Amino acid sequence: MNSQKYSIGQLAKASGCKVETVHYYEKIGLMPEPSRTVGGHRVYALSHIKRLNFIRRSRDLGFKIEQIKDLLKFIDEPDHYCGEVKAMAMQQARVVQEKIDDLQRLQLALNEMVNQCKGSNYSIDDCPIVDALFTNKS
Amino acid sequence: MNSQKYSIGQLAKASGCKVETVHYYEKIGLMPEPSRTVGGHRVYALSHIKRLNFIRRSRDLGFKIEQIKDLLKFIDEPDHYCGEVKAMAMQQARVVQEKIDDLQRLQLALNEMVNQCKGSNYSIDDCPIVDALFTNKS
DNA sequence: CCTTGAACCTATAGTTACTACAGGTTCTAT
DNA sequence: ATAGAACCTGTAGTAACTATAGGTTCAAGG
Repeated sequence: MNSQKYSIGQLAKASGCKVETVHYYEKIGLMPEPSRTVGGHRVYALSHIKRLNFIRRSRDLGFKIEQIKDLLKFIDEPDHYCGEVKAMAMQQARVVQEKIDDLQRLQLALNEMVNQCKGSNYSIDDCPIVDALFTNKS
Repeated sequence: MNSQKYSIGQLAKASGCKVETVHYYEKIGLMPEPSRTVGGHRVYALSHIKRLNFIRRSRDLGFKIEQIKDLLKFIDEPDHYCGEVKAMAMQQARVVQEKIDDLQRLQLALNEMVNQCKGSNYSIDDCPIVDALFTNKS
């Protein structure tokens, strides 16, 4: 059986985050309080590495901490079903699509401004970008 | 001439932000300290409305407060040129494009996960979404 | 003129998801 | 035994606001 032990530094490295972040996840209850050495250093097992990877991957996908708590609840508690997880993933996909749409609108506006502008050494008083920023949205 | 005066509430309403936000902008030096009534209430002129609109529009376009400070410096100080503003706008367009690219990658990953998942009442132990989240990136 | 209630004032704490210290202790390798 | 890396706790800082508390001023109606 695998009963390999890991220090917090090894755990952090394995999951690509900082030691302080692990402390933080423990404080907010995402990571459990692990056992300790006699001197007080945290000691982790492989399951902790998996759990931290789950958290980091979820964060990378844009899930918020509170959502990850929910996801972990599904996993930690018995009697939960795949459908609940799928629903959260779909909701997240919708949120991400909205962000993309927003940013694309924004990109359009920026590019329009930039294309209007001759740039170089014109006085700022004639800058169409400054103009656009000063003008009210209709 | 236009010497209309505005309260902070009118200013905020005209620019679509909250009174507290105006306080905040004043505290961090984005908005100037305006004159006051005898009783201590802030009194604004039209130029303040324009400036606050500039700030809000820039924020909407994703500029950070520090960048807006730079933009306002260009405008407030003499001897600045349109090219400086254009360069910042172009830089901002690049940053936005990167964010869009990131989110689209993320969207792809989420949709793949969701499509793999049959959902409904399957046990969470067989959920391909949970699986994907537990698996290390290659 | 007086009152009432909306709008204003200042100052401080809370939000999100960490990151960065400071000042001390433990572990590991030589 | 000792040096130095890694660890410990606790607190403060980040960005850009938002929210609250507890008090004052303003404008309108009677």
